[in-house]
Amino acid sequence: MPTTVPSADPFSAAPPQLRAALARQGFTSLTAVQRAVLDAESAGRDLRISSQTGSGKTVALGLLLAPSLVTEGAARTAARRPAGPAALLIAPTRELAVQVGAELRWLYADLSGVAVAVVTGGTDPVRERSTLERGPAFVVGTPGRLLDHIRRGALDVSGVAHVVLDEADQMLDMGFREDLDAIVDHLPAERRAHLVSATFPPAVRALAGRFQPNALHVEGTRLGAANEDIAHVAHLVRPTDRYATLVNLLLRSLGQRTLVFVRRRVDATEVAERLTEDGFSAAAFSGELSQVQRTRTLHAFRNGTLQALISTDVAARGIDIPGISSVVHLDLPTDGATYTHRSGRTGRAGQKGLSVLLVPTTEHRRVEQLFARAPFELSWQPPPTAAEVRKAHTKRTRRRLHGLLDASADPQREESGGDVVEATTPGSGDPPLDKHREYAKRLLEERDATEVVAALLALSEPPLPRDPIAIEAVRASGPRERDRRPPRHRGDDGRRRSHQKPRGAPRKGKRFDKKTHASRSQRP
DNA sequence: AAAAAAG
Repeated sequence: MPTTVPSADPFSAAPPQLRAALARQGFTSLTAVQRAVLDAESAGRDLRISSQTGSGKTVALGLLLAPSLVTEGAARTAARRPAGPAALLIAPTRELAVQVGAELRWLYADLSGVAVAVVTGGTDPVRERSTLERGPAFVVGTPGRLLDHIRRGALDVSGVAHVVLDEADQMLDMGFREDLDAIVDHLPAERRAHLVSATFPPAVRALAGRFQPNALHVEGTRLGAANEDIAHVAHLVRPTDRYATLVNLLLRSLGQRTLVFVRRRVDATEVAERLTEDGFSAAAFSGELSQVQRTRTLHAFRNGTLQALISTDVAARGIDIPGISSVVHLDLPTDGATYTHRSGRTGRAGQKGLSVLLVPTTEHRRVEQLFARAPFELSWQPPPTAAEVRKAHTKRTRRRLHGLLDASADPQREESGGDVVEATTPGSGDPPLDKHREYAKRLLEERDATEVVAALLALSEPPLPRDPIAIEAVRASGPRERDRRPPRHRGDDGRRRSHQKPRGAPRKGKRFDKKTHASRSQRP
């Protein structure tokens, strides 16, 4: 959230035509990365923008490009050149492209003649084609479809003045390499190229040189700075208890949105199906789904119809869904960067968030290595027990009761809560307690007050979708029984002298690297 | 090593 700065015009650094849009969107000041991008030094340079997720990088970019979009657009209209876009933004997933496009649209709402088009796979190419024919100044898209339009002549990128790679570290990764090169081959040589990413590990920086021989590095929030709103918790569980732990976690946070990450598409589908059978409101999200399904599912998660979304890493980056109270890593992330991106889906816009790692005992050591240099504290805790889950449920019911009582005492007061999934709060209409008041008086005359309240509490506690599951706690550093090797020799005190060989050497480039993330000792 | 991205 932008912090308020007492100033005549908090947006004085922004292009004048965009200030009204910023105010309409509820901005009260520019974020660090936005101010940094608008700094005079940035003029005319290729930028390498690194900043924490959710820090307003897209808007920063929009602010940067707006003036030249207006100028280029006008120049090309005057010259009667074919109306290809002046700016191109390439994103690694379809949903991200859509989201970025939407953000640029509200930002450019007052810029007449500057339209934003989004082109992605999974949608009707003919409709996109006709959108492109209208000559949008800014085109946002995913690599495959962009290239498709370019090759078919539907998209003329010869007039592109700015090309932007969003989530640049991933875009420069192997999988996107070919398409990206092919697109860039069509761009004019004199274009400016901007890379946007949370992190720029050495491997990415090496590749980045091909796009930006002489880039200016712009840092919004300090590289690797931790989001203080996110708590990081690890539960050590037996591999067979992972699903049970997930069930307990979901029961504990019933009524709140949880994003669950798994490794493979098939896992997403299977876990979602199993959760649904267990009475949860859950769905899978992965590249296995049709685009229609993907959009529909994400919408259902956004509007609160779904409590849990079980996703592959397709949703790990950039996706902004308000109100995700926790992220669960059912499968461990492959590396530090993936962990950071996944976790960044919670704790957004100043809200508190929880990131929970389910660590199979077999992976204990690897996880400790992975997080040894993380810029935050990973808190190892026993998984939630069945008793804790039930207690949380009772507490939740009592909180709703207090909400009702407070609302009844003071109707002006906003209902507290934050429960987004279940219809836990009565709809606005008649004051909810009115029709019960007469009977309540009679009941209290006839019965013992404590008994009446206790009975009502019992009645008001909704049934859980399913019973919480007993999970056996695992000792934090104990090797599994079958991993234990016979002691080689014992000392006089009978204790083992030799320890087993560390399993698995640290993997190169997989950890929270000093180059990509600040280490803990560098924390302010 | 998997996922994503073009049908």
